[in-house]
Amino acid sequence: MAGITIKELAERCGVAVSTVSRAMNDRSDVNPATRARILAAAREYGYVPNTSARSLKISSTRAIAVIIQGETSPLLVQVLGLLETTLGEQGYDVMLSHISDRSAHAGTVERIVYERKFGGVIFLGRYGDRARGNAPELSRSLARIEVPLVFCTTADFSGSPSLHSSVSVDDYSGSYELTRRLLDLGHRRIAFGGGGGEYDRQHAWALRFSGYRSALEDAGLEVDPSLVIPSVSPDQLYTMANGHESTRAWLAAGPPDFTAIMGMCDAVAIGIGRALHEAGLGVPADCSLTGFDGLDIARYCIPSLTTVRQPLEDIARATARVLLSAVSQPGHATEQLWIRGELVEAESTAPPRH
Amino acid sequence: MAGITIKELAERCGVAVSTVSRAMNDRSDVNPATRARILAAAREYGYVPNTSARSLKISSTRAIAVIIQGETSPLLVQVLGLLETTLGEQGYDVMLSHISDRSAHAGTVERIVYERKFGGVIFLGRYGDRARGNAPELSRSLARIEVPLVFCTTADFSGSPSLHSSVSVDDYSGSYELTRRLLDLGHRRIAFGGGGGEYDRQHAWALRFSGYRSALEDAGLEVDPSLVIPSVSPDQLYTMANGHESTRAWLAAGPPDFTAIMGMCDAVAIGIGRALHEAGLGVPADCSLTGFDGLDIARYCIPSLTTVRQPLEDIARATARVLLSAVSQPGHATEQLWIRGELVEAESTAPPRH
DNA sequence: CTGAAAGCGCTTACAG
DNA sequence: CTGAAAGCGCTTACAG
Repeated sequence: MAGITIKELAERCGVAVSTVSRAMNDRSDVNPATRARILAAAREYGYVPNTSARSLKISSTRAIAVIIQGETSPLLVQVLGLLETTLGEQGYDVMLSHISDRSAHAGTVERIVYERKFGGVIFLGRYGDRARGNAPELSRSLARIEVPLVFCTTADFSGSPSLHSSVSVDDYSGSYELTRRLLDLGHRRIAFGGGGGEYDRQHAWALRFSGYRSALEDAGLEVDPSLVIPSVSPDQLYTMANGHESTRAWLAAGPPDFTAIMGMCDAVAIGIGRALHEAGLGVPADCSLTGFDGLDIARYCIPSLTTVRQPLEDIARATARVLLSAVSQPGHATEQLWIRGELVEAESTAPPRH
Repeated sequence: MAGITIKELAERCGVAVSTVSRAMNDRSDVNPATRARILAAAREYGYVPNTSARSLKISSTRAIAVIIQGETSPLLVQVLGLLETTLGEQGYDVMLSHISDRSAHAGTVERIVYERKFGGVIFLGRYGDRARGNAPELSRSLARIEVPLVFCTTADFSGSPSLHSSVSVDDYSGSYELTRRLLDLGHRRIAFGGGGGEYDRQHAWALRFSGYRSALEDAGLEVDPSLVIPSVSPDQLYTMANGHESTRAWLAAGPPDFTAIMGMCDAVAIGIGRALHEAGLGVPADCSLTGFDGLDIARYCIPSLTTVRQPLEDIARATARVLLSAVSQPGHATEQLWIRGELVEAESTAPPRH
């Protein structure tokens, strides 16, 4: 096993371990010459401080845990990269703990947080076990642990007021704008695809559904329940498969007239597009289609997809800022940030036929 | 800060810390009644052993580090989830360290490995700094550290024989089969898009290019250099943007005749498809198109994409097996596994026109 | 089956 | 500016 200990390094340098420690940690009270000598020796012998020993002594680690549960969309992966860059610039390491639904047992998240290896925790994407609907409960249990915590790309749905800080795209406004745009193009029969069962504002899709509903109402229309495409895969909502299967079933059942469909996210919209294609319907000739998120694929698929681009850089930057301020000022008030996305018009939307 | 220490728990149970430790670690020499009492108390007080202290004592941790560098494709994310499930069943925790290219300085990978927090390390996707071309060097430096190490979805290109174990799809055969299939359909002018500059077998794309070359040669043809689409984004090879921009530039420069294009991976193929579309060329009517990887999008895009599906479950399972056997039998010989992918025919390929 | 003690590799007051 | 010493929370021989 390569790697020497601080004690061995101290011996080879002819100094005390405490001096090595000070030199390695860039503390001011070390003779510059001594420091240089120690650093050179550390390099030479490949000395790397043992993080376990280090964090055993220091309560606050310069490590941030990012926890992703269940589905991992390209979007979350992009945000992860940005978080890493931003936090890295501040001297923090980022470790990802991905918890697949199947393997997740009740205590996994709590264990990661309780282990106290991390100076802060970021929940990326949704959290809680959908089946048990325990998000609010988990959120409350986390509030008892005094670890800085931020929800990223999702809000904290634990209740009102929210217990934790969160940074998210403004799902409601983005969806409102998309709907508004379709209305302006002349659409009146707009379907909504990919949502879950309970429209209770507890999830991103529910907020997007709210925006859709409000835009319709502000235009003097109301939601026609027969234009809400039921999801056939409630536990895989944000997927192409769900968009495809759900729309296929809906079309097969003989839906009412419609001239546009809004997908709950880009992946769902791609699936919807495929189902329309298989049913012989052209986009946008026979049906306009929109997504949400602004993934790369929205730009490159055929036809390219009208969507709302999530401002990922802003979201990552804000998340880092909120988290680090919680790290430096414990007990500070929580913040809920909703950042506006940008409507990106592409080939998939057009005025309705005739 | 919630969470009590082993000492506090021992006091509340009226036993010594060593007894608590034994009970928590499921050791046999503890009175069942005592153990039960301690476990109950641990639950009640929310006691979670401090991992730092634990791994300071124990050399072998039940934690595996997964290191991803640079681009993160949906494919790697899927493999990550599978690795997590498989290793989780064996009682191992998986931690991801994603290293974005920008922030990666020379020592990052080494540091993670040297920290000795992990019982094993998996490199997922490519490794090394492309700009410096230091993959072989890094690989050799890692060989000096006695940490069980497996390259997953990529081979170890450190030289011959390979220093490390690896598990990967059989890039060469998959590409050979795809080319063979296009030849069987009647194509003779087959372009290859998305490779890097030096065709030196050092990367997945180079192996795929080899398969393409061999299939052509076995059919009595040879590679026409003017049918190799140069990549305009050499540091973002595996992206839709690279496929799109490269093909656009290639088409604009007035390419020779061609009736099919093989994309180096699905993402590149999607970008190629977009460029063809913008140039007024239909797939497969004017040009057949293939990808590689078998991402979800290959199935849902329009037209759906002929590709080679990577056997991700097999790859993840084999990776876990190889790694854990290295953990339990240090010094064991390394293994290089190449697992055959499955050709999936879809709408994007057809016989050439006329 | 249980306890007292040593020690893993660090950091940080406390002296000098 | 440097060193000796205590201690972070565990695990593991070693006694009993």
